Amino acid sequence: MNIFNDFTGRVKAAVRAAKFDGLAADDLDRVIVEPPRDASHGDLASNAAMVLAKPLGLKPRDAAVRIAAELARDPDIDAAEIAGPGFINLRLRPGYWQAVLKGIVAAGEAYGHSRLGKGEKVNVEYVSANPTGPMHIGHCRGAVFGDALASLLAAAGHDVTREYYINDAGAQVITLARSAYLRYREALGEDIGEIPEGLYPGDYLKPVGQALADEFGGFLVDRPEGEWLPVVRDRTIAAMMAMIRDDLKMLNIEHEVFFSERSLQEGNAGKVAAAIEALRAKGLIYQGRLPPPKGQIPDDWEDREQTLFRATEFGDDVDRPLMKSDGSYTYFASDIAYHYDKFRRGYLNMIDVLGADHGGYVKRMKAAVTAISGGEAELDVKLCQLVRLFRAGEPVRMSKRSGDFVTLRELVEEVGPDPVRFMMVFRKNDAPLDFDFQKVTEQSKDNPVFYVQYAHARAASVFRQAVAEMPGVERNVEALIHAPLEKLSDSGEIGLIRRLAEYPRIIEAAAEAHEPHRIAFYLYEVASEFHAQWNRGKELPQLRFINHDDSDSTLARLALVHATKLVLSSGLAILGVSAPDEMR
RNA sequence: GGCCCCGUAGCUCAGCGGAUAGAGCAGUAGCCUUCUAAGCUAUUGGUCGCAGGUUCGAUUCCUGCCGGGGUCACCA
Repeated sequence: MNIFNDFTGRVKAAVRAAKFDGLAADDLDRVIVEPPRDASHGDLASNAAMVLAKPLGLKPRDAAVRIAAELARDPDIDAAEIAGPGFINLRLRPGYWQAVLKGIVAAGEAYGHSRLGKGEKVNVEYVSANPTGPMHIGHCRGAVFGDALASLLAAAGHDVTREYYINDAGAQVITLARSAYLRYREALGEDIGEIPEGLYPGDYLKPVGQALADEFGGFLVDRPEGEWLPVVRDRTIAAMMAMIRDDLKMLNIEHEVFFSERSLQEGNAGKVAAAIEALRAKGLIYQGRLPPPKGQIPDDWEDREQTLFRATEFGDDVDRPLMKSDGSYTYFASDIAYHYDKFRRGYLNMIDVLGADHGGYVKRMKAAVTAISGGEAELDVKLCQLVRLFRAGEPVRMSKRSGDFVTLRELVEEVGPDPVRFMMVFRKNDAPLDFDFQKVTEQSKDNPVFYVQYAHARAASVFRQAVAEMPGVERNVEALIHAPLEKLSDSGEIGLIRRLAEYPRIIEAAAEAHEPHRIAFYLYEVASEFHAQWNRGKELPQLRFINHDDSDSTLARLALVHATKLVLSSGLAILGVSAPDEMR
């Protein structure tokens, strides 16, 4: 029920009915109907005449006259006015917005959800933190962003899979195993002294060491590394992943698929080799030398022949190596195989959520996806910028010493999941974000999380109030649908309905752009208008939602409050933020 | 040096092909001191980094500069 799409269709029909000469089918593609910039322009605005003027060889206003004449025949349209450079501004019949409100109440929780995605499969890969320690603040934004994006796409009618890529194959994971092995010996009573440079010093490995001691006793102590390492590694990775999942659960984030990098290389699968062979068959693999990077040549640069992927054929800046000098695969090679696997699982739409420090990686990954799918699959990489922590305006200093940064767990335990989730997405993903521990828990207008949640709570409160004060009034959904909505005539009330009417459009636009922050900003606007209307009742008691002398008005306004509450809770659900009925 | 992202009101940021560029904070001026639950209303403030280009029309798209950040074989 996207009225803007609805009227876009009507405008296009009007254009056809006007029987212009020389109109091509795709000329109509750019025709849209939008909310007007200014309420004085009417209810809806279309760019049709301006867009069509060129192909038709007419002046915009001349084309507009003919289109407007056709539109005027629509019974929902009271007037089609031409303004500015050729806008067609539509004024809708009285009662139209009230009918929209009725539609929202009738649609209930499904309101705003769209079939735009046509059930197509989308894979959203996010978090994918290395399994070497607890989640920290750096992971948090991508985690929340990815999760909200996944929900958003689902609301827009996609078949979404939430996926986590476990980087369990490289040198880091060996370092992790050695670190855990030390803790194991420590658990057995050995004095291990300082954790050596290069190993992970964090205390979080102590329980892992203890668990290993419990399981193996002293059995692993005098064995050669080649024997204990695979065992310790697997146990430790499992423990780290369990910890990470617990951390994520605090933010209500749960992935459906955990995909192991190592599974691509090990055993008889050989998926990395297979992916490389698939590229080789397309003539995209060769042995060659790479020029050293300009500007700054690494100290240990060695000019050697290596196995390269022709990424430059797909827009990358240089061809990319797939094998390290020790003969093992590069991370990129594994990642190609991973995305090949996604493609073979039927995902033609893939989204990777990464930190901004991976910006240099996107061209090659997009190139790889294009190459490996023969151009069938599309990858979008969303980069999340840094989060800067503050406390009451003062930057929170984070020591460089490893293991001493703010963990996700500490963050959520202090402020709760809702502020974290809301604030992480209350900014465009590629803009840096300031997060203030104190501000986000304030119960004031200055705190957007509170402001939006409070609007929902206030809506719930109005209903509680109605029960208490006017026990005679039926307030169930059926009664609200049939409420005498013509009682809603105040400009603030109609304005709020118009705002609510935008919700389906916001979802579709945000989903198409892969930008969940638009939902957060929209909810802020809804909350703002709702609060404003509530406040107007202070000055003008006749505008109060609950009016003892007028059960018709009250019921109509309860329908509006109900619809507002629906939109707020729906949008908050997409963001993964709770919609409380009271704030105490 | 190459590549990517960002330069919009004093501050933090929306807007990303359309009509006089928006919001919050701060500032200013009132109101409220009580009720519908953590104030309310109004208002000041902008060559949309600079210069070209595409377009009927550019903050929005393209190119080049300037400024800030990130990144730059064999780490993940």
